[in-house]
Amino acid sequence: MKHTRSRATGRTTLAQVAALAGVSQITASRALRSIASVDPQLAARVHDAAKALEYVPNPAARALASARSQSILVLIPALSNQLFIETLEAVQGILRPRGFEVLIGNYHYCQEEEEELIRNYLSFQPRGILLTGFNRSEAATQLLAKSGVPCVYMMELRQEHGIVCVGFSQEEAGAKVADHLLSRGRRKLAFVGAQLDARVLQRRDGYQQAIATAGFAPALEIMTPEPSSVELGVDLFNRILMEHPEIDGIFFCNDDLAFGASFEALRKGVKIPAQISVVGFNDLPGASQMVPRLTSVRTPRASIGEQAASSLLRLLDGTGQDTVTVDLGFELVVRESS
Amino acid sequence: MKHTRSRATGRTTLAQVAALAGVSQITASRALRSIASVDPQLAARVHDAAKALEYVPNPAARALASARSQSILVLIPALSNQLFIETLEAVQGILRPRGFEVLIGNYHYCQEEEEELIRNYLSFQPRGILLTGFNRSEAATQLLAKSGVPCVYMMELRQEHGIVCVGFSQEEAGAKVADHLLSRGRRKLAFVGAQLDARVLQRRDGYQQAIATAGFAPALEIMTPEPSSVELGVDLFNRILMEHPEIDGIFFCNDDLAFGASFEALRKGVKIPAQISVVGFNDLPGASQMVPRLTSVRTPRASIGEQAASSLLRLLDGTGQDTVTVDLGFELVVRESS
DNA sequence: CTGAAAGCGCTTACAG
DNA sequence: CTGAAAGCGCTTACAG
Repeated sequence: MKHTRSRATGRTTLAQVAALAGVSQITASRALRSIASVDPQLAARVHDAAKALEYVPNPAARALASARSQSILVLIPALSNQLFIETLEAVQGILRPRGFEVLIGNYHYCQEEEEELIRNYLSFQPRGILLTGFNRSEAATQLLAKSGVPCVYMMELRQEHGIVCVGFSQEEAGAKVADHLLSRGRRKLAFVGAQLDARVLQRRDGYQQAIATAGFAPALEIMTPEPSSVELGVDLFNRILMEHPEIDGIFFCNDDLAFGASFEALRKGVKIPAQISVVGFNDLPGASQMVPRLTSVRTPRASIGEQAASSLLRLLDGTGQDTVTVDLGFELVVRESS
Repeated sequence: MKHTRSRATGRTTLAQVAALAGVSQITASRALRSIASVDPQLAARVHDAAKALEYVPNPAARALASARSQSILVLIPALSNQLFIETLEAVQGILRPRGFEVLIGNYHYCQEEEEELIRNYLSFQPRGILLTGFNRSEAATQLLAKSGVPCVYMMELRQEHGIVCVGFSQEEAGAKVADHLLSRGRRKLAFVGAQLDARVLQRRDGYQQAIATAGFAPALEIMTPEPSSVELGVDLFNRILMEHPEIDGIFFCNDDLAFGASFEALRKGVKIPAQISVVGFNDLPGASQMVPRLTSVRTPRASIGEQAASSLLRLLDGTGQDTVTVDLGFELVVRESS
């Protein structure tokens, strides 16, 4: 074998497929991308050849030549919250069958990390980006805008020109919980917020406003930047019992906190809801089996993922509007704990 | 401006960086990749130029030219189990700082899907692959072997030439649980397995063997391919109460099943551990707060992710051995439920 | 509808 | 240690 400067990888290339099909490389390219202008007979020959040679396109070459990839970036604040896993799964369920590669960027509720991820992944020339909420660094926002990559925002709603978002009103959800607790005759209400991301604050705002509208005042607010967890719920519940024994209703910003409170209540002999009503948020797996069964707000995270992905797809193929607000609502699921 | 056939993207390119630094493109390339052969002075000029121009390398061009990417694929069976999330986070914690892009492939405990993911992602020419366990389709195994991409296996152990794996002995863990239940005087033992992936079966085998070795026999085995969940735990626990009231100890293959059992026991007034001992597996978040606090096996999933990623890195830079078995062990955490 | 040529932005393989 | 040339495997931009 003659020594050459060849750097070929050994993989079948488009050129080989074209040769076997007896067409030019560019016709093979068009046929495989299902571009209409190719004669059906030729296209069929190309497809046969590709199959016979087990041809797999080289995404790097494709990306380099076309200056666009087949990947879509999804930016989520955490993987540790089941909530976002379900959103992610729904997103992948829509995008993968359509041939897109889903890149997952978990920024651990950290703006700097989100910015870094955006900077990094933008170099991959993603076709689109799915983002969580609107709260990010100025630099990140600029990067996104400058890139021109289509974006869809998940979880929160914002009616603004050029914004496509899919979610529900976190404020209304918070208000609904407040109204529910008040309707149960609870008047000494506590709000317990952890992580303190934008959505928790929005829920808190809606909750506070509803209490005010009803002519009452919140009794207690515990806000901690620590991540939400069962353990934290135990601690904060104990703190309330010790320091604020008058509290008769608690709205936990996430179910896992409420789970911890429920466990501790069982241990301490505190009766839920007789003594204290407890409401969680997100209706995570297990909430309905808790003792007592937990009242919570069921959030449409899977639908949000689906619809956000679909909206992005429409943006990409030009059939979508560039300003859309999809409100998927939420549902207060009243169980035994309130 | 003269009309050209230019297809440039507008991004700064290596050529521009090289021009500004006053060196050739290839020298700029070497400098940025920290290849030693470049004169430190020139290298510094290149880095300055890159910074000044905000140069970001084009991964597609790089991948095309070098026939290798900077991405590493991680294949996990589920995202819905907190276990794998922690492994994933640990993997990313090692690989991202080293400049690798982590591609996540979730195959939903489905061999066909895993095979499809491997086929797809192989076209991206990943530098390495992190896999979960050894149980996969023949075609998937072939694809991996043919590709020549370095692989590291997580979770299970197998001493075999050419295999690098990081995990713990699932059999030993199962045996440990059996011995523990027996040491508590339990003689009517039930094993409850869900999902029925390879690791669950290995735990079951170890557990059965330990019981036999101790001179006893298992009383009941419930095996269901359904995914593990709190709800399923409730149902299966009820089934045991109804159909096998003699059972005095249960080993649930995953904590969430044990969570469900604990809730149902509280509801039914079944005393754990007085009437039935309950042991879970994985020591998931919340296990220590359960009522009663759940005895479980703490698995080193984060360390597994870390060490697997590090082993892969060593394989890539040539400093690793191609046959390694890293046993990270496990810990039986005895709490109130047994 | 089809194709020859050029080009995407890098790195490899040589040569000096 | 440095560089000119070629090439990676595709798609774009033209032209017919």
